[in-house]
Amino acid sequence: MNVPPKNPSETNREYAFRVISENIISLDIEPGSMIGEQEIATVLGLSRTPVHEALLELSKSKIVDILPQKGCLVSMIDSDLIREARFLRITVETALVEDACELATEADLQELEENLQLQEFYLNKDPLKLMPLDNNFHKIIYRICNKMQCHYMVSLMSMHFDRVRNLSLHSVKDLKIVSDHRAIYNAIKEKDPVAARAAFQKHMARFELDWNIICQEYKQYISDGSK
Amino acid sequence: MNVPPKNPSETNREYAFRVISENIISLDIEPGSMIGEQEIATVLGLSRTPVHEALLELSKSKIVDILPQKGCLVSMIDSDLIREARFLRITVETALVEDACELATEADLQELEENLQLQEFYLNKDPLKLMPLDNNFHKIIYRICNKMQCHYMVSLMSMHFDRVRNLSLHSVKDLKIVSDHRAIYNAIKEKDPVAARAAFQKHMARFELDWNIICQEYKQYISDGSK
DNA sequence: GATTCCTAACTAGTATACAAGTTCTTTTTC
DNA sequence: GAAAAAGAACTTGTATACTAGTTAGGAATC
Repeated sequence: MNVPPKNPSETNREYAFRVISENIISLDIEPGSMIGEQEIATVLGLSRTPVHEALLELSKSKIVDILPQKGCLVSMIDSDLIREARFLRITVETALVEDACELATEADLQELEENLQLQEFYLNKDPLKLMPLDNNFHKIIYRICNKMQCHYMVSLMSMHFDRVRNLSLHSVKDLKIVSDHRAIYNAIKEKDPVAARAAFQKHMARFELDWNIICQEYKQYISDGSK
Repeated sequence: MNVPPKNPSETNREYAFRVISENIISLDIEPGSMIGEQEIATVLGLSRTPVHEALLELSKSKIVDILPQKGCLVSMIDSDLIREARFLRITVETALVEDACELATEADLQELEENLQLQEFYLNKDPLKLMPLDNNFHKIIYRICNKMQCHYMVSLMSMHFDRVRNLSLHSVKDLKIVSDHRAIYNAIKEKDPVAARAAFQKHMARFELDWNIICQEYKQYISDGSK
């Protein structure tokens, strides 16, 4: 388990939530493994209370499953939950990119452009930096549409999805993702909701291609009835 | 504050969450009022711990705002959050009713039909029973589409929306809501996604009509910049 | 009288202690 | 030796105690 330092501005509970989340998404904590509150509390140098509260929040998105008096099970990769997370993101964000065509100000477009510049910069240099930039690109679109609470809800569920994104191979795919973002940006800039919708759906469809490969490769992490 | 008995199958935390939620949605706890953990714990006959955890979960949907070392503020009715909740419901459930046309089995249709019978039965007898039936009608559609996790996320945000639904007057409106549900059901039964989509959007549009009236009537509960 | 400062009474965040349930090992029993 | 019973060693749920920060009121000061 990877333990970054505590940010002084965050509470112990927020710190515990952040560290556990990151380790689950990065697969440093293996799907299907059991984690104990005491064990994590000791590693983080905290008492059980903030760790308990962090796990409680994580259990709401079913990324962990608290088994009373037994322990806390980190969920296996579950195709049904990934399907739900993907459905939610596609449905919500498709509507958002359309709205963004109307709502985006010059400053908003500049923020997106700046994010895209960084994506293109890191594309060949340090692809690991792409995922946070990708996440932020989508987050900016929520902010443009004043839907930050929706963003929080969608993010929570997206953890299932993010964990698999980490398994996908980089290289060619990264190139396409960045150019997808560029296409979405152009459509918003041109205030063309039809093009924005099309570009976004093309973007999200890329994931489907990888799913079968990932299923083969990492089947020890994938729960039962996933095809 | 209205305190129903504790269901033996629920934990103290779940009990606290249920009671606080219900009292906020029913407006028995007034928007804008402060509530203390100790105060609620005493009323419910619990310690602060489960109440604290319940409030923590409620704060995630911004229905309460925890002010550290000060207290817990029950949020004012906030038009921005209602707009988000409505956006999320409309966006997600519009997609769902389309999918339901394909996915609904005979047993599913029967469950919807049964719910509709009850709605029509209580329409003139006991309109207060309509809201749980309404909620359940929508929940069944999530279940048909295997999107229960989405349902949980949408429900959490819908609390903002539900609190206002409680303010809307009954009578004529109830009649229309029940017939809307019937129309959605018929479209799903006929496997007609276009009709389902149209019926659902007409259904959700009814709310807009009430908003201005409610704003006038209950402005003491409504936060700042709501028009 | 108005202002400043200090103290006492609040609050939520967190640590610790205990209760209750699960699991696995050991001991007893046949 | 096999099976059943007992108990020790875990787990999370919850109560309690303490910490630290906020607020309000009264005393001291000008």
